[in-house]
Amino acid sequence: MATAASNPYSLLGSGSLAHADGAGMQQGSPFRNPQKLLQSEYLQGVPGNGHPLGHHWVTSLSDSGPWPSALAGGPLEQPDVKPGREDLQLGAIIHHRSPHVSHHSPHANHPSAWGASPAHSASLGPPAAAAAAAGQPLNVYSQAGFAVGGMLEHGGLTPPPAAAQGLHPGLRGEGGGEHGELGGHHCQDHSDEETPTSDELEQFAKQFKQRRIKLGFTQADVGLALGTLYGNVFSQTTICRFEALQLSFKNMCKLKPLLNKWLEEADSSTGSPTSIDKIAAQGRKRKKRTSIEVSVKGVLETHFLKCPKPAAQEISSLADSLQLEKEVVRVWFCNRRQKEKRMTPPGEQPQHDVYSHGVKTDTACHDL
DNA sequence: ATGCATGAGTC
DNA sequence: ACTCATGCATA
Repeated sequence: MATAASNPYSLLGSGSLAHADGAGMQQGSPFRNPQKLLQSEYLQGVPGNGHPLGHHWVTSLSDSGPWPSALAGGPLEQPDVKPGREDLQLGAIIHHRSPHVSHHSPHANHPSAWGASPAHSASLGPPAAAAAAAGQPLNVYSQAGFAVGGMLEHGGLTPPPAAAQGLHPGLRGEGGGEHGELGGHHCQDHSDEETPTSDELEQFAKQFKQRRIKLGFTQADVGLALGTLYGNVFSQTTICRFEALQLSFKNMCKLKPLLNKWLEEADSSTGSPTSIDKIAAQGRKRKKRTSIEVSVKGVLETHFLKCPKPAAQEISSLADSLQLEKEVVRVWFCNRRQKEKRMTPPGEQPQHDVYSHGVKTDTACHDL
């Protein structure tokens, strides 16, 4: 019990144990048997160096429209065992020699573009679920016709020895059909970075993964390639989440163009030997990942169902009773909420509607 | 593939 | 202090 609760940045931590998920939200690993984690120090090997990351492109998207709660967050099952295919994982910070960001979206950001009420999160009373739950959040029929005028002279791709040229279907976005815009926007501008429908994104993601694999690239490869190509590095995690549609709608829309370009680059450049120069400099004392025990997770989950947005004091008491840091509990709730907003893979939807309590959840729920 | 974490931007 | 985008570390 109790991981490094007292010392977040300590060099030594008590051996945590019994970490088995499956509280009702995730169980991706078939081998979720309790096994202790060794808490070794996580020195990144960086002496007196702690410069923050210097890469973060400007995100102009100010949309704040999450996915309808109706189809957000939930237990997804993927009992596949695939423990073997990850090697290049170095927290390297690449410095793109291109000081300019390749972001040129004039607008393309409209809240409630897909049939959701502008009310974001649970700040407001009327949850978006009510309106969105009606059906598919079909919106503008963006034709998603994204094509690069030309390819770059250099390819940041480094095709592994398994690169194969697969035929490209060429289809990617098909019209969503109708568009239900409640806000009365005029976002039917079909240019490059449009607001695709959820269906389009879903298909694109699927196709992307398919081709990526066919070309012999890993998710990590793509992430790095995006960095060297356009100056925006992404981790395997992000690529993975994109393919699995586990990002927010807005985020998906933002990444799609990039990945689309990469796809074209990848399959057009049969083998462009490009040097991927990147400096491996990492200096960030990241807190060791806290393993929350199943039992504790169960408690948190229960609380979450009752009150997704507990007050600070409530978090404190909860953290106290669970013998966890307040920060850990706070973060847990944040992540839990965020999970609810993700695009849930088609198939299963959670039944519990946390936002349908018909009341504001921002205020304290109750007991302390 | 996903849990816990960080940080920028907001409210 | 929350949301949101993103990723390290881990199962």
